[in-house]
Amino acid sequence: MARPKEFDEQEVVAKAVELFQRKGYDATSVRDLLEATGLSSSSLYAAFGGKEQLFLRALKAHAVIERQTLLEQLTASGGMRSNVRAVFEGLIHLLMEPDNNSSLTLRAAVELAAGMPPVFELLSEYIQELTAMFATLLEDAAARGEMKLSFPAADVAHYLLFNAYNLGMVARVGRSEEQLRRYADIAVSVLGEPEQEVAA
Amino acid sequence: MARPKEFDEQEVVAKAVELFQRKGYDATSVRDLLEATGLSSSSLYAAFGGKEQLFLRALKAHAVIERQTLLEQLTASGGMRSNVRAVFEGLIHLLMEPDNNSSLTLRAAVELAAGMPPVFELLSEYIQELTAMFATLLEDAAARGEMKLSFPAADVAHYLLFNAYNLGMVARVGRSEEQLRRYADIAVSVLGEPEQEVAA
DNA sequence: ACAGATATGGAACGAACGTTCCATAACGTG
DNA sequence: CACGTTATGGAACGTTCGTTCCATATCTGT
Repeated sequence: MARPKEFDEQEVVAKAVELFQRKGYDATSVRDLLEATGLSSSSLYAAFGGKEQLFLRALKAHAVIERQTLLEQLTASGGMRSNVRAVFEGLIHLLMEPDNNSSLTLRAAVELAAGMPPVFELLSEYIQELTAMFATLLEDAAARGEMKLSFPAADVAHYLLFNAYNLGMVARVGRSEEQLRRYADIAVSVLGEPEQEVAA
Repeated sequence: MARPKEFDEQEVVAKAVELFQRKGYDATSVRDLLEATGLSSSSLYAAFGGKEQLFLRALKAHAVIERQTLLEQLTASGGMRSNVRAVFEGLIHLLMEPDNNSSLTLRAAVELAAGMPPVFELLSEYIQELTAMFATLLEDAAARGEMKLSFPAADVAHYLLFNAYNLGMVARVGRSEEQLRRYADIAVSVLGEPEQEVAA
């Protein structure tokens, strides 16, 4: 071993996530990244290889956090239906903050998936993984009698997942919280209306 | 008057739409535009003012076509429910073509709406307009008894519109036509199941 | 304390960016 | 046919891009 790094790779990646998320890939320059992280170009290139590779690292790191957040929200106590609602509510809350940041996943998919094969690969697998996880939870809930699915669980999971991402696009062309909530209401309604306890 | 232009502004704008749609704003260079249109830089700058202003022209032109296409599809004979399906089917067809181009509206919203105020302005008004038009048609259909809406027509219109755009994002991370169709099926189901003629 | 190895800072690189400029060409008008 | 006006082609501008390079600093292992 020799001289140790003076920075924490994970912290650098986290900063990169933030920048790429806010400004996009093209609009974020290497110099922006250097300034935000305090690194010198040589350190960045030695540690990560270049802008594109750092972006891929950032995208992966973002995916890890996003997946974990989603899993936690969907496995909270309180029933699947309200957990799904919580996911959308959490998203709306995030989107209403100043410097409204929609998911880096959305940005990467729209901006880069077509032109950067590694991004396409990464996102494809990631989405498939999230969908599978989500679908399992929906199936379990249906088996428990919490809801009756009108479509295959995998399709519903895929649908709800993309509608969650889509909330980010909705937020970009109109910044009303009520509008986002009404959008989410309709999306969630694919799970069917909650069965009411009918008094006999 | 003096020397006439050697190009058709509308054709240039159409070419610009195609480029911006395929590669995005940042990734499309002025030189790309010059090469694609055959113009010289002086002509482009004299006629349009610059890259950003040409983009705005392109976005407006795209909006005109998109709006017209949507209106035609939604006012076709055959009932509102099948017209909505036709919109999604048409979109799926477009998205499955090689050099899959999702709507420039989607790209502009995700890439630029946050950082280019005129784009935000344009898209906000445009979406509002499309939503209002769509909502009116839904209300008419509901009044005709073609469907029963579980949510306000304006919200359903807004929801379906964004789900149509979202199909473009779905297509970017997975290129299966069946998956797009299943997504569309669920989205359209917000209109309720068609009432069946029940044999007495 | 010295040798080997790795990290750092920052200048520098060539390429590409959006834009400007100007001499020249091609028109409409008197 | 000449004049005013507008369009064209393309060189050139200053800036920024992502990346490379190298001298120097800082560590570990002996």
